[in-house]
Amino acid sequence: MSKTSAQAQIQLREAINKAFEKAMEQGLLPQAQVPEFIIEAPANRANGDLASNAAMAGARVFRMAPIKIAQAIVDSIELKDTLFDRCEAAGAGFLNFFLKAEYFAQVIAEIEEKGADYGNSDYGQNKKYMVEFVSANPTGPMHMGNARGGALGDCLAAVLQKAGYDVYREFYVNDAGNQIEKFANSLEARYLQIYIPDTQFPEDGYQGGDITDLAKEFAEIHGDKFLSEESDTRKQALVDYALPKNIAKMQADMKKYRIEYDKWFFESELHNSGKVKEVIDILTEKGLTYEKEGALWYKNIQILTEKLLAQGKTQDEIDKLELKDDVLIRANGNPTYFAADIAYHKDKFDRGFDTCINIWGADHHGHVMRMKGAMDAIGYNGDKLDIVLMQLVKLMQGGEIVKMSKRTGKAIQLSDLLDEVPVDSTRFMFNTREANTQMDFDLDLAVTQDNQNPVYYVQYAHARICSIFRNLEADGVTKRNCTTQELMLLKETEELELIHHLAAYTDEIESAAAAYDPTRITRYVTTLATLFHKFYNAHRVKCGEESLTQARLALCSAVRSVIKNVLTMFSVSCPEKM
RNA sequence: GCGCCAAUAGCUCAGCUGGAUAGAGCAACUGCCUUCUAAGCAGUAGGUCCGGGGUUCGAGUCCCUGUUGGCGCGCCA
Repeated sequence: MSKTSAQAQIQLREAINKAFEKAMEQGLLPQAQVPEFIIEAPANRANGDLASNAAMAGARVFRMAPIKIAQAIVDSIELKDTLFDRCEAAGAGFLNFFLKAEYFAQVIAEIEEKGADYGNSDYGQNKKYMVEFVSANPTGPMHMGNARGGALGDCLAAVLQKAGYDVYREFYVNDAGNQIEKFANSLEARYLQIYIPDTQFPEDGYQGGDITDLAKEFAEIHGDKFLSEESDTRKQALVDYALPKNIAKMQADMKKYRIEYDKWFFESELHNSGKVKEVIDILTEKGLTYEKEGALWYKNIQILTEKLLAQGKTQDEIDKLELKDDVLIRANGNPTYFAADIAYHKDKFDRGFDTCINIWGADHHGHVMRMKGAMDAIGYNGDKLDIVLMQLVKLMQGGEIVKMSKRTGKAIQLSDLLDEVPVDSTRFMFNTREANTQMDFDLDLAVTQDNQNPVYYVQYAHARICSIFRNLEADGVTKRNCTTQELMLLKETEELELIHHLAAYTDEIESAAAAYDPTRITRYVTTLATLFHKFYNAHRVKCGEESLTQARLALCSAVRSVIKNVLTMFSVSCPEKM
C-alpha cells in the first residue's frame, strides 16, 4: 500500500473505532462489541473519497437502524489531526469521508520522490517464490497456448517481484520419456521415407511439418548412411540432432518474447541423477506403492481420500470422484511423466522455495489434485504448490477457428506470432484477459497494428505527456519542485480522480500478487491512461498561471512515471514519441 | 456418469474480501483540432447480470438446484 493511502486508511479505521467507543460512552449507542467493517472507495465520488459500512455492519449488535448508528458516529468522530476533512452519514447508513487537499498533494510528492520504486511493497516479505511457466514440450514448435502462458507467467513473476517476493523463473524441459520416444519414432519414419517412400508412419507420431523438415536437414548432413544402422542408433542420432535444435529454438523464441528464465530445467537430469528413482523409493518405503500387471502403482486413492476427509468431505462425495491410482513405472520399465514430475517438484522444494506456482493449461487440471497429494505423500506440503490454470486460447482468423495442434501441422506457432505481431502488443493483449477465461485471439486484429489495441492507448498517454514537457520546455517553461501549497491547487474533478487512481497503485500490485493475476495491472494502467486523457481534454497544463502550471506538470510527471513503471515491469516499451 | 472453468449491452470483457444509479472497449449515431499529440475526448442509444429457489439491513457477487458452452477423467504429457 502506498504510504499516503495507507496512512489515510489507518487513520480512518482508528477514528471510526474511537468514534464507536465515544458514542457508547456518551450513550449515543448501547454497549456492544465494535463490529468488523470495511473501508472502500465509493464508485461515485459524490459519496466521498472513502466510505465505510461500519454503521450497517453494526445494525445487528446495536439493534438500531444503520442510519442512526451512522449519525452517532458522525457526531462522535474526531478528524482534526487526520488527512480527512469531514464525514457524512448517507443512504442506507454509509459513512462517507472526504479527504483534505493535503492528501492529494502528498500523493504527488510521494510518487515524485519514489520514482521507479513507487508501487514497491514488502507484502511478499522477500519469500522465495518460483514461477514455472510455458514448459512446452521440445518435440515441436510452441503454440498460442504457450504464448499466453509466457505473457501471463512472466508478468505474474514481475508483479510478485514488485510486491516484495524473491522470484525465480523456470522452464521445465521434458527432454525425456515417452514423448521423446514418439519424437524419435516420428523422425525416423520421416527420415526413412526420404529413401523408402512407402515407409509406414507411426500411428501416434507427431505429424507436424517440423518433423519432416528436421529429418530432411539431418539427411542433408548425413545422407543415407543411417539407413544401414540399427534402428536404435539411427533414432539416437536423429534425436541428438533434432532435440538441441528445438530447445535452442524455444530459447531464442522466449528471448525474443522478452522472457528471461533463471533456469531451464531438464527432465533428463532427474532421471540421470537418480532423483526419479529416489521419490519412487520414498513412496515405496511409506507403503504407498504396489505392483499390478507388471507396473508399479502409486496409491493416489488412499492419499487423496485422507486429504479430502481431513477437509471435511464425506466418503460418499469422495466415492463420486471415482479416484484412480496412478502408474509410476510402466510394465516396460520406463517411469511415467507423473513419477518424474513428483521428483521435479520435490527438487523445487529442496531448493528452498516457499511456494511454487505453475502456470498450466486447463487441460492439465486433472493433474492438480494428485500432484499436490503426491507432495503430501512424500512428506512435503502440497498446499505450497499453487497451480494457475489457464483456459486455452482459441485462435481466430478470418472469422474461423484455427485449430492448434502439433499434430495437424497447421498450427499457428509462437514464432509466427512473434514475426507478425509486435511483442509489446502480444504481451499486453494476453494480459487483458484473466487466465480463467477462455480467450479468443483474433490474429487478423492482432496483426493489424491499429489503434484498437489497448497497448497503443496506454503508450499514447505516455507519449502525450512527454510531448507536453517538450513543448513547454521550448516555451521556456521547465518543471520545478512544487510546494505543498502549489500542489493543493489541483482541485478539478479530473485531477482528483487521477490522483486517486495514482494513489491506488501499490494496493493494486498487492492484490494482483495475492490473486496471482497480473491482468489487474493491465486494467489498472489502461484506466490510468483513460483518466489522463480525460484530464488532458478538460484542462490545459499551460494555463497562464505559473503555480497551477507547475502543479499540473507535477501531476503529468507522476502519471508518466507510473505508466512507465507498469510498462517497464511488463517489459513493454514506453515510447516518448508516437 | 463424475470433476474443473465459465455464462453480465449486438460483439469482446471488467465488476477486488456481499454495498449506494451494474461499467469499459469495439460496432452504430451526434459533436469537439487557428491554443500542450484527434492513436484522444464529450454525448446518444443499447441490460429479465442464463433460469429457479435460499441466506440478510442489502446479492451480478455467497449457498442449493437446473440449463448451456469449453476442458478433463490413459501404463499420454
